[in-house]
Amino acid sequence: MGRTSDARERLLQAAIDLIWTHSYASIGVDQICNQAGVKKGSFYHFFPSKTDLALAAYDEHWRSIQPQLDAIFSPLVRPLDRIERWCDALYQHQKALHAQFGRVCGCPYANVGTEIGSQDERIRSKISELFGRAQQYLESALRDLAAEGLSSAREVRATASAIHSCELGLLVRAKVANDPEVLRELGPAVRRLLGLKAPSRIAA
Amino acid sequence: MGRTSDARERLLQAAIDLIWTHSYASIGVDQICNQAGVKKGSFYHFFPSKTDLALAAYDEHWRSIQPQLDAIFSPLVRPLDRIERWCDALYQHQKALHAQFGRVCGCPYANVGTEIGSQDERIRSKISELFGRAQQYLESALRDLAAEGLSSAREVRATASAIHSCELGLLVRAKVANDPEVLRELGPAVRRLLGLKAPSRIAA
DNA sequence: GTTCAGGTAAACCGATCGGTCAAGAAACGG
DNA sequence: CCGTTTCTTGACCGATCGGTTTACCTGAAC
Repeated sequence: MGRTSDARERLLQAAIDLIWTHSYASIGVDQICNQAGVKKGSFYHFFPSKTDLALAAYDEHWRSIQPQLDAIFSPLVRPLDRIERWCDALYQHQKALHAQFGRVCGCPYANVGTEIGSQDERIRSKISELFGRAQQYLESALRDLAAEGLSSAREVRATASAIHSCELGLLVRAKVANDPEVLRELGPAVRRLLGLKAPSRIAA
Repeated sequence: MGRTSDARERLLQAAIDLIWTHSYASIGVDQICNQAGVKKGSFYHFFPSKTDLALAAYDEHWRSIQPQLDAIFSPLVRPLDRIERWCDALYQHQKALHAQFGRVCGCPYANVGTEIGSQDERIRSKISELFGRAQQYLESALRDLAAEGLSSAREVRATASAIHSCELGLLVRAKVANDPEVLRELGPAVRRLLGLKAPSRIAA
């Protein structure tokens, strides 16, 4: 019954875009409404608060990238290649964002997590949840890698943790340097963490 | 001539404390003034803008921690021990902050860098500069490590970069998880990055 | 074709934002 | 002691913040 609308989806998309390219606190509800072509009254019809919009937006963002992660980490791909492709996709993605917006955007989860994680428990918890999901892809690949004898099975979690940390740190550094090329360090760093001292020396 | 005051120093300290434990945008000039016991008019007597306060505050913060870094990275200490002590100091420091404020605060530079690095070029540049300084400590230790034959001299910069990235990423994860124990992963991760597969297995 | 939930529009709210201003108080150099 | 400079004070500014309210419109279901 009643009419239908895609205003909710437009608000979610506008929120992701604006918060990612700027920051949570610097983007007002009015700006999100403008970008989405929605009036404030409608905003608060769909979301009880800005926080609730953000929570929904991050769920939506994860939903939108999950298929890409599933493809990259497909069990049909050799585990080491999964990780290499993931490193490359991260770099390409941030490079594209840099070309589009003139600045490195970094990790949308980490950005908002560090910004308001100490002030909004619900958002902190949501980001923590998404971090956990991301790490599962790495753990799965590492277990398959261990099955190939290329990695120690005992330290799968620790290794995935280290790789994830390295990724997040590089995204921070790339953003602060405003240079996506920083992210090319991820591949070599991951290989070191895996104990693979001999990467493709030709391309070095 | 004229009267003297330590209001400037109090403002810098209040700014560091409040922004570190909350965020840049969520802390207003009024709050900083209150915490420092300074009236707004005085604030703008000392600083032309909130941005300028932040820039001065980060210089002041670096100035305050530099002696500790100099001590940790003393050339009199064996290079590997410098890095181990640095890892431990990081953990202890964040643990103390967590005990004091009930939350992991993370890296003050990275926090503000990711928050407003895309919006304020001067602050982004300042954080980038401080990151560079921090990395110099690591590079110096790695060069001394190479002189001991424990590390490859060719990849000093890349290794220091990777270690720094890992540190920043762990600080993000610790903040998002609100758990300082995450930072205990730094030591093992650094050892892997250095190619030292055999840490103290007893304490594992 | 009417009904009515679902959605929109625009005015409005108190609070707070970063920043300004002008007048006065304090303390240093002379 | 005076004059100058430095610092303090508190009122004030327009803009924007997240959020509310109310009346009105629209369209799918019966």
